[in-house]
Amino acid sequence: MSDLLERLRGRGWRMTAQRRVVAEVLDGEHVHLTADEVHARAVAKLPEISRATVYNTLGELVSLGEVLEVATDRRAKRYDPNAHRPHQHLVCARCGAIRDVHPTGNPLSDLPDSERFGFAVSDVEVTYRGICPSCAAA
Amino acid sequence: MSDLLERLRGRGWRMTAQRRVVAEVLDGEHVHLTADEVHARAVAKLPEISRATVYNTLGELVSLGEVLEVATDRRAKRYDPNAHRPHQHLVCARCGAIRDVHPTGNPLSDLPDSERFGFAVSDVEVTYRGICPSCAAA
DNA sequence: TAGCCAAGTCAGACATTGTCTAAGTCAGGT
DNA sequence: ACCTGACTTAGACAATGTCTGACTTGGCTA
Repeated sequence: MSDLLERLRGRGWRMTAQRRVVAEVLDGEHVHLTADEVHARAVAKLPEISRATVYNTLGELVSLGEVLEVATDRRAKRYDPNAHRPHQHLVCARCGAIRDVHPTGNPLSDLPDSERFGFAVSDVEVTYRGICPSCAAA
Repeated sequence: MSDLLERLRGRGWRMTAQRRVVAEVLDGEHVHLTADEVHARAVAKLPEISRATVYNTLGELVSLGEVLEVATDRRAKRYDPNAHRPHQHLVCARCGAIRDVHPTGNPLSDLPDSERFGFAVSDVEVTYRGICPSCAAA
């Protein structure tokens, strides 16, 4: 995903060492990191990067639609680099592990007009919860 | 819902003024209050009630299954007294208004086995997002 | 290549939401 | 009425995120 860096440059992003590092962290592991985890990994590559910059950069990536915010629990937001293919999340109720999943059908069509109360409904988030195999084994 | 007080007594709850007030607040308005809003309304009826007690009591009501926690944004949790009829939520992306909705179909059946990764999936939360009529008008 | 300056970064204070602690209070059984 | 453990309290603490105001720098211009 050095594509990502290209796209950002194309959108007029000023390229700095800090932004490159944050983008690389997200690119490097296709997991769902919290802001603090992103910060920790970024510090490993660029020790003087600050928390504020990581938050700012993540916020910008979200605004640009390059990264998704995921809030599967009430703890820290997580950042999902898989922003270009619609998907939902499956979360382990015990350990918090998160998987991207692709349900069949369109959940939007399950909400009849009579249940929309005049809202212009544009989006739906689905979070499946259960116990993951390793927690079930333990 | 003085039913609620009955049910709680039946479950061996020690009945205190504080718990009664919290239960009354939730009963009184079928909206989705945050813990702080519950606290504010509780203080109006019982000035010396503490924040900790409100949090404790809400937590107990949730454990007992009498109230649901709703996390439609990354701000404060909200508490939904409508715990006895399964439903999902429709949220205004602009003002945060929340409505209970009842989609057709069962979203659980939209997740094929091949997308369950060995999880024992037991629950699903759906949050619809859109613009409510009054925000659309403004 | 040098100089400029708005965009970007920084450390750390602050805000919000929620949890914990230790001491005091009270509901309800005897 | 009295006891006792459950309940409540004020406030400290914790986790996450936002803001501020001074400093730094990417990349344009010449």
